[in-house]
Amino acid sequence: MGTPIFEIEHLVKRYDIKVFSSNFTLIADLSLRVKSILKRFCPSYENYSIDEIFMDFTGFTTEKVESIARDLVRIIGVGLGLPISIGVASSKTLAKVATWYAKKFKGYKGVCIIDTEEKREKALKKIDVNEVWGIGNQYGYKLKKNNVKTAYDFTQMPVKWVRKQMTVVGERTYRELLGQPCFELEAEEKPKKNIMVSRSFGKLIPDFETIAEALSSYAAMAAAKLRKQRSKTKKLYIFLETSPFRKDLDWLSKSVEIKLPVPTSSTIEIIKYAKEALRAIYEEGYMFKITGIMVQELSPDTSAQLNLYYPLRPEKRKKHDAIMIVADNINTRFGRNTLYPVAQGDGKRWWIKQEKLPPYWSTRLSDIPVAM
DNA sequence: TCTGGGGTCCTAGGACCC
DNA sequence: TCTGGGGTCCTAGGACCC
Repeated sequence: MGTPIFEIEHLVKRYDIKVFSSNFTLIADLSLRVKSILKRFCPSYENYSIDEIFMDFTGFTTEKVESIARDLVRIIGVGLGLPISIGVASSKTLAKVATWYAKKFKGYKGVCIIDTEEKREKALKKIDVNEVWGIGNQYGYKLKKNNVKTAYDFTQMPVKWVRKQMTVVGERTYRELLGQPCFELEAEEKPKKNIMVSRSFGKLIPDFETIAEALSSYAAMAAAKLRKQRSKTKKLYIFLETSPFRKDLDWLSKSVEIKLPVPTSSTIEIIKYAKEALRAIYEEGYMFKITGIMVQELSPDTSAQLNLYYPLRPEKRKKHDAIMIVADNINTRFGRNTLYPVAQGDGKRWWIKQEKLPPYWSTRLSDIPVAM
């Protein structure tokens, strides 16, 4: 996991491993299909990530939940050809532990249920504390140093110690493992607080113009995402970096934030400011690897704020909004980038390499499903 | 040669106010 | 010599997740 392919070329050859570039359109579409089935079986759920969902079965008997879980594994397996794992427990963190067992050991046949104290303790004793949801590298290392090896060891530490070393976040994880739910099911889809678009270039790029094309394209994507969730942005964060791996080249990492005079979701406007920001941080003489934009301080796009000193008059602002609606409609109907700003160019000089892109088997070419 | 692209939450400390 | 106390807001940095 996370290993660049060129480092394991020998293994790929030896075992005839199939290699694919990532195709998020394909993954997102399959995710939608799986979840559209799962959702029908429980009253309430939380879309947690592209390949995970929390389902609430409060009020169901264990027998009933188990029977549903086994049905789901079969239905998704036969219907979509995808293996899924289901963990059942009284807290999210314990459910994730159960899922780990369901996935790891064939004997469970995709379903693991922690419904007694005995099973809880047994499960926690045989899982490395690093596998626990909420324990990452840093805490994992700290815990190991204190002789905490398993999830069970962790639950035997004094709560005060946990609070001091791992803040309230770690304490919640601790309590969840003890069977006290601290994380609620978040059924409501909340609008994002930040939206980021960035990509590494297909090759290193020295010149401003090409980088500006790439950044313009990411800015356009960010603006489109912004409009999709019906938000406007008040602050942009732009960054530009060389490759941290190329020790033979000069390294540079720069970023800048710009406050906007008035919240906007206009592609045209966001590109304009992004390019100004890029101009401010760009330096000649470096080989750059990645650039990106994050739109911050989002607000609902209903609030029409005015700024007397802002150069863009309200009439012009309305015109922008109208253009964006038309552009979004065209791109939704005919595929991404049917209509795009000239500023982003054709991408030939900077777009990521995707030599082994699997076909868009389940969608029309480049359609973007509404997912995640 | 080649090294992912997104997000969230919490805390500490400083600025500033009364 | 003594050097308030409490509140809010902001930012940077650190931790985590997929």
